[in-house]
Amino acid sequence: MNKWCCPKGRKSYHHGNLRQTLVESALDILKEGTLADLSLRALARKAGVSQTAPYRHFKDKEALIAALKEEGMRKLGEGMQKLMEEEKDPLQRLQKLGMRYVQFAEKYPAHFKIMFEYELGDYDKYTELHNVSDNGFSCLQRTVNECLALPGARKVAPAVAQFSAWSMVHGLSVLLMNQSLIKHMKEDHFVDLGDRNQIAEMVTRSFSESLVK
Amino acid sequence: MNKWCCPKGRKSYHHGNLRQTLVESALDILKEGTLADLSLRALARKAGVSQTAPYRHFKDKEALIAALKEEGMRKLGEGMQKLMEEEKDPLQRLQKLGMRYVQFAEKYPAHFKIMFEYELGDYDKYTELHNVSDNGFSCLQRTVNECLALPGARKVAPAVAQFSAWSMVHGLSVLLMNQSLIKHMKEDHFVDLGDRNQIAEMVTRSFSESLVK
DNA sequence: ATTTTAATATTGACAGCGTAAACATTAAAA
DNA sequence: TTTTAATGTTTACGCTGTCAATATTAAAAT
Repeated sequence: MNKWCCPKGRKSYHHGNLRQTLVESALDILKEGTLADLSLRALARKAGVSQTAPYRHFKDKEALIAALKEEGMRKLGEGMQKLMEEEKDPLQRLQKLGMRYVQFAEKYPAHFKIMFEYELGDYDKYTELHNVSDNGFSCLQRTVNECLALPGARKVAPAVAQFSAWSMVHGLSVLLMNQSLIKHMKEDHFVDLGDRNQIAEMVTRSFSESLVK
Repeated sequence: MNKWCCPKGRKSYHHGNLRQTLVESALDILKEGTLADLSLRALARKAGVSQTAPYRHFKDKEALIAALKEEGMRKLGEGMQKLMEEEKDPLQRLQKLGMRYVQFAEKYPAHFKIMFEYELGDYDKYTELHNVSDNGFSCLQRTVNECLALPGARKVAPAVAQFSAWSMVHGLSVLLMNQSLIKHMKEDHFVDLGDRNQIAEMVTRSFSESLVK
């Protein structure tokens, strides 16, 4: 009585939750590959679905990428927010927030790159992405403010210190991700340039400490 | 006596200096477009040459991109090296070096992105690129060292301060380039978040000053 | 000056990509 | 039960990077 049902090897004509599957597959690819390895067609193939099926869930490739950004920002933001409760000392927390940021970049470099290096045509269109992103950033900002309120804090405009903190931690992430850039550093008796975690620890601590006397 | 000479509208069968032309056209495109707008075929068309002609000068697209990186690193490095002679005060110079870096990113964002965000498959293959890049970075490093030798300087391992400086200035460049990221900053009475130059000035100065008491 | 060779160009082809248009199937709403 | 909206499919177009085979010519060797 069935016509011959379902495109090959699927139980129903409809996939069920293609959108989520696509996002997850994409993240999967990004774990071992780069943005260049990410194609809608490849995702469709992986999901066992026709090459235009993704277009029912994403207007275009950019929309898929926006979803990946959102996913990453959410995860990064959650990690940082958890630190807001776990660590009450502002200076310590500032350092730990930085480490979270750096470690995210180290663990998911391709995902991180998409989050920060892929520019959307119209950022404002993706309001949920904007909200989610705000989460992590505001942790950083609030913590910087707390540091500046500490006795003996350096006198800097909050926005300047916030910008500095964010710049520092972002730049650090990029530099550490980039094997080749590290090669431009000269060797040093106190620092093992091969140990990225040590570098991150020292730089973030140094920044934290620079905010107070 | 001519066979019918030359592919349409060229004086000789050979182009003359196709390699340079391609690089310049590429930089041209990057002035108003992005890496996504850059295709070998488009460059070939622009140069009035067949679509495979570029392959006589670049092994593949990546090789062309490496040339673009090199061009940018050379320019950035030269600008920074000039500052080494112009400004003798280390703290002042450190700040100005940072400003150069940031301004380069602001003026040639797409080029900057290629320089730092496009990862070559095999960086070591491009030794000239490596040398040229070293120029600018070592200016930053030497200047940081001079600052640390100043009376009243903070006690930090040189490599840590160098890494911090570079991270700071690179992260700052990225953040300022990214219109959308700035939106996540809260407004501030002392800083005009719309004035990227002012932000850069304040952040770089703040960093410079943080190295000495 | 003539021949040989290496550099530089061309045409044609292939597979992969993003995505638009037209149509099919089915789950959910009326 | 019928209608409709959501979710699929097929086919097609133009773009891309790049390969193989071939042509032209400037420069080197004779």
